[in-house]
Formats: sequence, C-alpha cells, structure tokens
Amino acid sequence: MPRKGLNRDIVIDAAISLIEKQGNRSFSLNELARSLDVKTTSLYNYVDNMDELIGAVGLKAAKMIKQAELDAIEGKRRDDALFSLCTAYRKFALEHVELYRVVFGMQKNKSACTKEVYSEIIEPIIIMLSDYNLDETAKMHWQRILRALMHGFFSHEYTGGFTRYPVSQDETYLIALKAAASGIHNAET
Amino acid sequence: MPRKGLNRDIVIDAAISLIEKQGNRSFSLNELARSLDVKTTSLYNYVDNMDELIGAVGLKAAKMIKQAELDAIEGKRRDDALFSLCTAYRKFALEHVELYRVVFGMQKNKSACTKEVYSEIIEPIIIMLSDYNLDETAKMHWQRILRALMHGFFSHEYTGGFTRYPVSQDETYLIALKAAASGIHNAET
DNA sequence: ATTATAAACTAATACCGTTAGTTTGTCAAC
DNA sequence: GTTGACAAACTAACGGTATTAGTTTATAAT
Repeated sequence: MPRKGLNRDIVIDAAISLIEKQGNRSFSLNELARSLDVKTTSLYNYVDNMDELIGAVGLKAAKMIKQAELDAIEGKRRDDALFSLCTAYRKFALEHVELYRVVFGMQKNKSACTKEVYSEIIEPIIIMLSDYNLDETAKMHWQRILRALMHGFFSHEYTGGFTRYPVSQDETYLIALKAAASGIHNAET
Repeated sequence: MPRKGLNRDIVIDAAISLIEKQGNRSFSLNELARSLDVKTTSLYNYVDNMDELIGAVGLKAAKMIKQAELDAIEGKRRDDALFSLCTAYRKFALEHVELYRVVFGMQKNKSACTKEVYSEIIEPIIIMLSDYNLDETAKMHWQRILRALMHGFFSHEYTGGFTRYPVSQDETYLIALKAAASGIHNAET
C-alpha cells in the first residue's frame, strides 16, 4: 500500500506524545494507529506487542529523566548538586506525569528492560554522590534512599496524598532533602 | 434464579483474594464472576463498575495497612515505635504485593476514595509522631516524608530497582530510617 | 395467595490486543 | 527495463474486556 515513512522511532515517539497528551489510561494501539493514519495491525511491523512498546516508551522516558538529572548537576558539587538533582527529578515528574508513570508502572518480569531503565536514572545520582567521601557501600545505600524518597514523594504528591493538611509540599521536600544531606554527611569518612 | 447468598462484602472479599492469588494484571470481572459461580453481569448488582470495585478493594487494603501499623506501635514509643511501624509497613507491602499495588495504583480523579485511603494510612503515623515534641507543621512534614520514604522504598524494592548492586536492602532501609529519626529529633522543640 | 422487590439471568454493544494470511509498493539484480 | 525479493500495509477473524438494557424468577411482605 502507499508507504508512509513509518519506522520504530516514529512509532515510539508517537506513543510518547499520545500518552503525554491523553494519558496512560486511555492509551491504546488503536488510538496510536489512528494518530499515525495507519491500521492497528500495521504497528506490529515495528513493535512486538503492547508490553514491548510500553517498555520502549519507558526506556526513552528514563533517558529523558537521566538527561534532566545530568543538566541539573552540571557545574555543581556536593549539596548544591544534590538539591539541584532532586529538584529537577521532581520537576520532571510533575511536568511529565503520564510519561513518568509509564516508567514506574512497568511490570516486574517484563524483559530485562527494567534493569536498563534503572541504570539510566541511577547513573547521574552516582556521579553526584561521588563528590562526597563515601565508600562504595554507603554510596549505594544513599543512591537507593534518594531514589526511594524522590519517587515516593512524587507518587504521593501526584495522587493527592499530601493535600490533607495545608502545609507546603515544597517545604516538605526541602526538609526531606536536608535530612538526607545530613545523613550523607554523617556517612562521610 | 437460585439465589446464591451474595452481597457486596462477599464480592469485594472475593476480589481481594483473587487479586492476591492471581495478580492485579489478570484480574477481571469475568474471573471474579467465575470464582463466585455467577454470571459477570450479576456483579453489577453489588458494584457500580470496575473502578468503583477497585476503589472498594483499595480502601479495604488501606484498612489492613492501618491495622498493621497500629499493631506495630502498640506499647512502643518514639524511635521504637517509628522503626517498628516502618518495618511493619514494608513487611505488609512485601507480603501483599498485589493488594498494595491496588492501593497506590488507583487513579487520581476517581471518587473521593483516595482521600479516605490516605486517611487510614496516615492516622497511625500521626499517633506515633505525637510522642515527639513536634509542632503541628513539623508533624505534617515528617508524616509525609515517612510515607514517601516507605512507599518509594517498597516500589523500587519490589520492581527490582535495588538489585543492581549486592548491598543489603534491609541495611539501606535501616539507614534511611535512622536518618529520618535524626531529622525528627532535630525538629523537636 | 398475591404482589413487589431485587437477584440473577440472556442478549447485545463497542472496545481491546493479537494472529494469520493477503495485497502491493519499492528497491536491487539482472 | 523487467523481474523478483522483501517488507510495508492491508483485511479478516478470534477471544477477551467492561458495560447497558431488558427479562426471568426466587424470595419476603402483605
């Protein structure tokens, strides 16, 4: 048939923009196909199935998160870099809610893809933590703690879990980061 | 027809045990109906629709979490209670993975149900924090931080986000809790 | 015994992801 | 320039999903 200039990247990018625009929930291969002016089954030329597509979207999203983190720490060191990275992470999540949820909504088993996703997100954090005098083990602990904190904070913030009391969420985040920084300082050799 | 003794509670409980047994992903009204030996459409006598059912399941799960938290802090005070509650929370999540994910997988908008869910989970944390000399605002901040930490930690732990390096996850959790406790001490008046 | 209510049903709709098999455009080799 | 291979896009179909509308029928109250 009249060849449209479709390829895997275009399909995945279209999926991303559709998810960002209309949300995770209502995303479907049918809608994706329509947005590309193609029949649904044609998508299977570029994608194994729904799960694999979501995996690819998630990976691309993870790379965006990584870049945001890298940008945030550029030229900064220690606590400066720490606060900047964590702020950028939260900002990205809030500005790309639907996409962010794809990254962390991916199922356990699915491919080795999750590993790759986490690698992307972790790397800048490791770089940032390398400015502290931490042994390898401590670095791993704190990289985990920061990720847990950032993700957990956003999850609650997004779903309205922090709206029960009229207290600034920015302030809460700041206090959490200060406590983390303090913990990291104590762990320094 | 031959009346089975069905009612809303039975339906919701059946949904819970089906979700716990077979997982979130494959849960469907068809399977639920089959497990109750009833046609799918009969379920609509007890439940508005899928979302509302999931909401009810999530609320019940939240109450289970609350109870686990309450049990954990019984007879304990301050740091003892803090560590115990956080440990129990994590334990519950790990032992009821699929159910836990229902609670935090619920969508934003849906009913006022999310509010109620969070209320359940928060209450024991507030009780626990009341043993510290914190003003109301600080209490709210730290209640949020603890929730963020616990949820974020479990999320990563469950999806394998902490398996990249061979460092004890229990140890990481402990370090995080110590940092939180330290932060709380500093906030005391 | 009659009647109202609600529990369970049948039938149907509009989606969804996915597989199999078919047409057809494009590009390379001859 | 024609031929042939390849892959892009298609059509058709299947089994699954949630959901609505309308129907039977068992039970409880009168």
